[in-house]
Amino acid sequence: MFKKILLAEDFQGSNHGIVEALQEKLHIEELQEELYCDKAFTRLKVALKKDMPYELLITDLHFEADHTERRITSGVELIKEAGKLQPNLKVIAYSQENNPVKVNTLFKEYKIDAYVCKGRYGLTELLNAVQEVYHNRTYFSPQINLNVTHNVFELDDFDRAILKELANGLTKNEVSKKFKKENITPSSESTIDKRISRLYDEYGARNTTSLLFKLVKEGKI
Amino acid sequence: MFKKILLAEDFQGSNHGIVEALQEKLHIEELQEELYCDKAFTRLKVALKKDMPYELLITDLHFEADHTERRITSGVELIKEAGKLQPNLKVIAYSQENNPVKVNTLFKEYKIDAYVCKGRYGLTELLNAVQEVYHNRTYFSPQINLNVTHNVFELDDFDRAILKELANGLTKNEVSKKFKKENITPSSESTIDKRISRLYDEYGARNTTSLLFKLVKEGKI
DNA sequence: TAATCCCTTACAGAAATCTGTAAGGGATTG
DNA sequence: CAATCCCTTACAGATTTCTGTAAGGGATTA
Repeated sequence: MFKKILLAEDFQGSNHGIVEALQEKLHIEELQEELYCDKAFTRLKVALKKDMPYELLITDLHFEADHTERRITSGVELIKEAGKLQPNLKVIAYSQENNPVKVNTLFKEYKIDAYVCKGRYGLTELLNAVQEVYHNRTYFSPQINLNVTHNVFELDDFDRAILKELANGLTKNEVSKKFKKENITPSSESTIDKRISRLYDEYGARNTTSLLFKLVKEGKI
Repeated sequence: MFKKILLAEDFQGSNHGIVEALQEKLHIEELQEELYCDKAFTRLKVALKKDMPYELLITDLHFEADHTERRITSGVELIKEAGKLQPNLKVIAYSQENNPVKVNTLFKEYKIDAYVCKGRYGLTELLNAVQEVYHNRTYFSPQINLNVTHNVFELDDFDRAILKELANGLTKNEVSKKFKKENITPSSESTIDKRISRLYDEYGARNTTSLLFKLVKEGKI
């Protein structure tokens, strides 16, 4: 397994357990984390100069601006610069982006080795991706795969019915009761939960709020 | 206080405690609840015929269609019919509707006595409204009042910053941490909570999901 | 018929949300 | 100066969300 990995991850709250998971499940010995592209790039350079280069770079694509100045402002730029600096460096992009066109560009133009969508199973997928890349294979999230073929997940009537009520502020429990009263089946809270969870995967949402927001923005509801 | 009240309330999960609150706090002796406009109207008719008329009708405006057939399909129609049947009947409308134009119409055209916005303090306001109406005064929710004058609540930059992160699926705790990292003040989770809760009031939302949905639909974010 | 898959449902535990109370500090006002 | 108001923050408890496990039933397939 890789011995030396660099993680460049904009603070998103999502890096909750990335470091822990990589260390505990894959037993990575050296694993550094950087919140800024510039710092990450510096680390790569220093390590290379010391003849102890990183083997793998895992990076987010979007890094939000804050009060600190910066030269490299996005994961894509970081990947590009890193590739010039150290062509043998493996790269995994880890982001919410699920536009297949953009993801394809990353593979073809910047030669990344894996692409993992953040989302419900993002962490698990990331672990898989690391292993695949270690064995010189590429990996990308099944969401993207599906997106390439369908490009769109369709909402069915049941999905829409649930989403409508949630948008109006009902709790899932209330939605369940309402469905029972209106003879809409299925109606159990559990099934409603499952449906919504599936939509999280399909649309890369983290919770009901972000799901609704994405769907409205995409004009799906 | 009123002795005989009829409550017509589409199932919305929101009628949790209406009946209990009215009975316990205002000690209403006779308080019936109906889920359908037609049934509510029949009740009014029967009571009048028996010379034991209702004194007050509290009704929702929106009644969703389900498997049962119906003649009267909305609270507005119910109010209209009830007014023809029994002109001295007091009426309180209780709904999510917060369009001041529509609410004004209800007062002017259908002579309702009070209008209460569903929302965080909806129940408390309803109790106030009942008392005001009992003393032959009118009442309407402060939200509407403000809406009439401003017609719009404005989001400030801080509101927008929070909403943006919530829309992306961050938890409030994560938003707080992010603000701290980016030197945005205030940044405590508690203050963020308070801000969002205030927006619930202002926009008549029940939770984050419905708030975001309303705001997107209104083009505010 | 048996194995398999998928849908529905129940349930449970951890995390997050929502709401109220309260304390401290700065600004405003009498 | 003191009283007041408002903003920020901490905290706590009840409710809701989110996620995983598992059981049962119907449909499909070997």
